[in-house]
Amino acid sequence: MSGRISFAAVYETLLAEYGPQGWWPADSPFEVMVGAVLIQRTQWPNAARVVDALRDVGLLTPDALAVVKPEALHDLVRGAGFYRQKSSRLTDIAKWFLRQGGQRGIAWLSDGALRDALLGLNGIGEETADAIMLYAFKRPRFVVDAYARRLFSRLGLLEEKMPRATLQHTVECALSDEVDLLNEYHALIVAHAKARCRARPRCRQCCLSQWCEFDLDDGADSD
DNA sequence: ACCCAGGGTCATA
DNA sequence: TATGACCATGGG
Repeated sequence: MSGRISFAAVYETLLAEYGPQGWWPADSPFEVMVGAVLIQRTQWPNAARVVDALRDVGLLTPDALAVVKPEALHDLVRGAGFYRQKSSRLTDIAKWFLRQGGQRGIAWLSDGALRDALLGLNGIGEETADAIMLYAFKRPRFVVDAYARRLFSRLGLLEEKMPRATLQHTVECALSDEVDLLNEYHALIVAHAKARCRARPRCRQCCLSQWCEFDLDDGADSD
């Protein structure tokens, strides 16, 4: 892959380098929501262990989670950090899920209505809301996280601290509204960030080095 | 011992 | 609007 840089070209390059990521690893939309809250400010293996623990005790369904007290989840959630906040966030989400009439009820909501509803929940900000929209409910959203912001700014595609809505709009307009593409794009950006500093610590070995604006000899990280 | 991780909320200016 | 403090555990 080579040629002029674009959001699509970066996507194709990452896909060629890392392959399809197949996100989100979950068996149901509700499980995606649980994982999306648990992953906040931690790493996936930690969140995944908690998800497994919840499943083991039968608490990975909205019906079960909605009727337990947050305090009853503390020991189970501890491994994902911020366990007091996350425990109550999980029970809040379960109650909301049931109130909406479950997966089938939520499917009737427009993209805008769903996003507003998610943002109204405690513990769900813009990034988590978009991740849930995309990975749980298959709505076309480009998920803006710190990795995407850093990557695109280092490639000279965007300003460093552009407002997230502007960044999101720019990327979405440059691509298409295909859910599968947006799904892979966010996952690939995360995969690229994770691979950095281990296998490819320097720009000259990075799959995107042809577009990197950084001086290849100054010790900067890849991207 | 130190730093970061697939954030969000709240208080303050 | 925009910072800063705070939340907390696990792994490098």
